[in-house]
Amino acid sequence: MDHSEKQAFRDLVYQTVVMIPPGRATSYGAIARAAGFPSLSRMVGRFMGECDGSIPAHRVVNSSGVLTAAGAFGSPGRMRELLEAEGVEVARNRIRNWKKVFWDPMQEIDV
DNA sequence: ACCATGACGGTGT
DNA sequence: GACACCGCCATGG
Repeated sequence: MDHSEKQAFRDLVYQTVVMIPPGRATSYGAIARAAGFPSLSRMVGRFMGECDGSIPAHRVVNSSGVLTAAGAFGSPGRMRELLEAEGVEVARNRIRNWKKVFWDPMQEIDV
């Protein structure tokens, strides 16, 4: 994977994240798959860590609905606040009704 | 080149 | 759902 290819992947990732509707959330893996690189879920997480807050990174969690990035939003509990402010319920660091809240990029991309 | 480290994921128990 | 394992792959020491 060369530089331009990686840049293209990053762009697709960001484009996908800004599409996530408020009150919904998706996973690192789902984003990687939608971008065409199913094995790069870890990279999606890395990109989120590098992003500037202009994108709704709090709507990205792991495949089980756990807020694995909770410690990366400045104050502990910040990610949870952002989600609950949109109506997403969080219990023990995990999104409740994950299957309902989950938003699959693949169902929105192709169109 | 070797090794450890993750905002990860799938499978089995 | 919780836990343990193993596979994955870019990064940094």
